[in-house]
Amino acid sequence: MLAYAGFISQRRILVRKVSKTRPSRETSFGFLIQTLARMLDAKMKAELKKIGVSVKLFTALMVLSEEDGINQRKVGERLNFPEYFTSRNIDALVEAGFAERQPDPESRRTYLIYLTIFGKAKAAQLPPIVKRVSNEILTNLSDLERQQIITILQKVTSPNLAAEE
Amino acid sequence: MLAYAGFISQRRILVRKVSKTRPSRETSFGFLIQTLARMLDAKMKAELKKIGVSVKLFTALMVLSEEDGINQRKVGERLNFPEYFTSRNIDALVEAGFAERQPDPESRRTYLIYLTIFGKAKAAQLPPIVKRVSNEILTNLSDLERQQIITILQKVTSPNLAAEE
DNA sequence: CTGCAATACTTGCATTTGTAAGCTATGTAA
DNA sequence: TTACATAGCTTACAAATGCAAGTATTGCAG
Repeated sequence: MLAYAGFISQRRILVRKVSKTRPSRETSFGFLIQTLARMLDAKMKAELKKIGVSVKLFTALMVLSEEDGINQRKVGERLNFPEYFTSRNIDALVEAGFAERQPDPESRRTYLIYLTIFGKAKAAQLPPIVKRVSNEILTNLSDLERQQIITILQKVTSPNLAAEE
Repeated sequence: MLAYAGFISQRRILVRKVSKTRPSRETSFGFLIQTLARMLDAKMKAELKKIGVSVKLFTALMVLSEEDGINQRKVGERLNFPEYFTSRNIDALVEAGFAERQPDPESRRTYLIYLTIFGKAKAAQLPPIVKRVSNEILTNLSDLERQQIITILQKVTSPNLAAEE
């Protein structure tokens, strides 16, 4: 996942003092995104820990709660995961008792992934957490700004989708 | 760094087909940020490779090009790196011949980090790359939208700084 | 000046990651 | 029907990462 995501949980947290002359990195789009990504990751990690779910499993759990019984490749597609990563992700999901691999009646080389009862119960707990963390992060933004950032991010991450509106 | 950053360079790139029913993750702030972070990381990786710099070294190189001769802890502070990460980062920077550790006249337990001539030359090549990648990513946005996203991201990542304006 | 905490930085070790190569199954073109 | 590419998934191995514990230096209270 994001590199250096552990920066929140380290023994000594390093806090930057506010300076008047802003270094270029603070106005750099890339730096801002990376910083934000790590903030999010750290917060999610902390919240998910409370219900015994790792960030690693979280995204796959979300996908499966929306589309149960799809094959592994599709799970990876939804999340832009490389194949090897999805493979290990599902392994972990199965090992945690959240999901099961069922043989695909259509093809002997694919498995269909189904959430277990336990997995579904966990998945049901996720949306409130996502909402809570988002709100925390976005706390200083107005409603308009929240709309703006979502729209803009959609445009940037999938131009064709955004154009459809 | 960001997890799964390698998704661009894998053998078979998995492209999601556009669907009409948008799953919740596509409107999720967290998912959008993570996706964007990985896009950025992959693009930077590719561009930096051309001049023989890794993403890992890139950020530290940027910091040092703005503030030469600071100690290791400060480099880490600027980038929100954990200490162990900064330590190994500077190691790599030194090993690559980009920087040198000089004894701090004020304290025997700190080193001051200086870019070498070679390091400075590399650092000088970075800003155009940053600009190019940013522009590529933001290509579908209007000038207004670009301003908006930067402002909003600053507000989110450092609320106190943003409030100063 | 002594002891104890904090600072600055490093490192051993277990886990996680990325890459490339692998395996089996399916599709397809001759 | 056989060969050869592709799809779906896995895995060995090397490198990178994160945590906890380490060293050495400095500051500071008594």
